[in-house]
Amino acid sequence: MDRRQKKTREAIFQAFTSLLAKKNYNQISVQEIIDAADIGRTTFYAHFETKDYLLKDLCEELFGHIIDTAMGLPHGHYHYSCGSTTDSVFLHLLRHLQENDRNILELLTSQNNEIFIQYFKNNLKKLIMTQYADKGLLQNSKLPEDYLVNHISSSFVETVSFWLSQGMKESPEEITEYFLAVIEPIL
Amino acid sequence: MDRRQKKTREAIFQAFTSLLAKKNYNQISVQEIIDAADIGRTTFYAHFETKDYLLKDLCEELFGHIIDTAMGLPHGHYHYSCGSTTDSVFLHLLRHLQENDRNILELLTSQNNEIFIQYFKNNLKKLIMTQYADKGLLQNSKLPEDYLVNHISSSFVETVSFWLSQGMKESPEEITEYFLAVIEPIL
DNA sequence: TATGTTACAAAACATTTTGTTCTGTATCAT
DNA sequence: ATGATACAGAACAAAATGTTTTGTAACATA
Repeated sequence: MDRRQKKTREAIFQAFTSLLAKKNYNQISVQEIIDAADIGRTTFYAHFETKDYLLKDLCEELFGHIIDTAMGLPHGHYHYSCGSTTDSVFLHLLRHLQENDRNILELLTSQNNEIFIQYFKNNLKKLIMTQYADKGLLQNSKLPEDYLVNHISSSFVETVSFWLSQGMKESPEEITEYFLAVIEPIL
Repeated sequence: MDRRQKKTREAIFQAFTSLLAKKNYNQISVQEIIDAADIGRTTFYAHFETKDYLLKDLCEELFGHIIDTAMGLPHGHYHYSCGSTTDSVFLHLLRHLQENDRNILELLTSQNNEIFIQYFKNNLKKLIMTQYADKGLLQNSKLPEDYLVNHISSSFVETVSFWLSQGMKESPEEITEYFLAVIEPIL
């Protein structure tokens, strides 16, 4: 991609992110983003059709990246009762979040975090499907597979949300155990 | 409340609801709501400061009502393993939703349903606290109580969301069992 | 290094949206 | 019957949206 495009795209993302840390999505105007990113009006519209598409692109890049790196991991499925959570993909995700790559934490703790939570969850579903569903691990239950995939995904995202709302005082290992404690018993 | 106020408020809610069934929240302008409700511009702003407050008021009335009637119910906590789900508050909630009071289903199945899901969940937390937390039913677990309250609430709301996305082909009883199957084992 | 291409800035523009203010009228409770 | 209140309608300023045009700087490639 053209170096200039990349720079403005990044400037817009950065401006948008820092605005989102301050105020609600609906209260942010395209003009404010343009001013904060210090770009021309035409440039913004050359990159994004609307503010909604900007949000969509940002989230897909952000959560898509996190999930994709997690999918690339050598993963085994470790049972809670074994006591070993060190190799869980979920633990890896929590550690990745802790690094606050691209200020993702600012978004997930913003006033409007439901929007991002939603994107997070939808991307996570793909991961869950490769981790559980594709291996037939969800077929023992009497519950529909897509119901379980959704349940696991949303439960993890809610767990992350809980963690952040508490100021991340627990360790990733503890949080992983919280999560596995509500998921493992039903599998 | 004044009869006139009630009528316009209802007209606005109705117009807003039917618009939400057609397009995204962000793409609906106040002007469209005014036109659809067939009221004066001043009237709208006399009732609601912004579109966001309109959303907030609508949701609180809608979900607040559903939850409040459920809270007024004589409730016992029936264990899944007993096989009896007929008296569950959750079953009552599902039946209430099925009646489609005030077109709530249109909102919960709209493109933007995440917004309403969010309000639904937050109102549901109050109910969960009276159903479980206040009775000390969540203290046996090693998990924090507020973590569990959130987990149960979001799990139920996600269950409802799943139900609606599938076209509500399952019975409220079946859906209640789905839900209890993922919740009861962890209590 | 020269060249055609692409991304950008700046300004101007029409249009829409927002939120307020005013005046007059109909409806309300009493 | 009367005073209070909710409403409609119009007019308004300000801001936001989305597009068009023109000129310039950065780019990739030969």
